[in-house]
Amino acid sequence: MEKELETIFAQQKLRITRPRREIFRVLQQSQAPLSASMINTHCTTADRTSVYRTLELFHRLSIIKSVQFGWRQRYELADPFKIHHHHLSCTQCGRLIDLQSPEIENLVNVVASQNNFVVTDHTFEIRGLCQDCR
Amino acid sequence: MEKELETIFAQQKLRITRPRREIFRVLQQSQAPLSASMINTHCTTADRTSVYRTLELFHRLSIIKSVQFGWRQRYELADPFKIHHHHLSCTQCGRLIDLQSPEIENLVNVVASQNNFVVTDHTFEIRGLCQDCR
DNA sequence: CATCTTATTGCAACAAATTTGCAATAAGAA
DNA sequence: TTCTTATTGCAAATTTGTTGCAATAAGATG
Ligand SMILES: [Mn+2]
Ligand SMILES: [Mn+2]
Ligand SMILES: [Zn+2]
Ligand SMILES: [Zn+2]
Repeated sequence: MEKELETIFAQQKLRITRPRREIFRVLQQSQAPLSASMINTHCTTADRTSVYRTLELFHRLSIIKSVQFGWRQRYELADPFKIHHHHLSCTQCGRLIDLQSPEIENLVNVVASQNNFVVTDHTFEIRGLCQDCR
Repeated sequence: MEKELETIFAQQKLRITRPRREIFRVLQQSQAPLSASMINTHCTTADRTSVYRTLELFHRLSIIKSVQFGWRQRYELADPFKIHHHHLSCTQCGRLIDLQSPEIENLVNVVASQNNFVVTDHTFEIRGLCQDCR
């Protein structure tokens, strides 16, 4: 995956720097999606400003995607860097269950082509109460 | 719908006030989801603080739901006040296409029960390029 | 309609989150 | 190693969201 990063950056004038590496690693090592400030505290070298700038860059390059986490926004690695999946999220205890569903992926394509849309990304999330909290 | 609001508020000590009415109307008249600050600027009387407080209240009462819009968070009326739907959103021109899909609704229930989840809410969004921008 | 209770508001003051300008730094090409 | 310039860190400015509290006004009551 480190190699993939290089490939993406190599093409046009983008540089693989220390902050970018660190932020990527933080995201990579995390199970759950992280907020900007969580990423910031997990970074020992990268500056707060760099976190924001890097997140925006990563998002533009589709390296990460933002997911709605409760009332706020969090980030996690996107498709090429993590197996594509969606979330069931418990609004009570915060528990996150990863979900893979061919049906959804299929539906995305069907719906998109029906609307003459070129898909670059999609989100699907179920919120509710988990087994333990119901 | 104004009547529905009353019904909800009447039950327990909640009052229908000017700011609340205004914010509800702003949301109601908007095609696309709005951010807190957009709502704020659309309100002539309601104060910024009231916007936040009302948004939280409305959310607690399931009058609105928050949707992921591009990079940030926005709000729109929820099911009883607007027909349940999802979005195809063009990352180029910002165009939003409403989508209703029985398949998705069905899938939500199937997946949830498979995971012993009680669904309270769900989101589905397709991002990409619209007909005009592709 | 006048009165009374108290939920709700606006405002000012805070606190947190995000953005911006710019000189110093360091990728990475040559 | 040298050179170009993308990127960083830092400080300052904005923007966004929160909190305490006295003033206001729903709406219940008579
Ligand atoms: Mn996940
Ligand atoms: Mn819509
Ligand atoms: Zn739970
Ligand atoms: Zn478009």
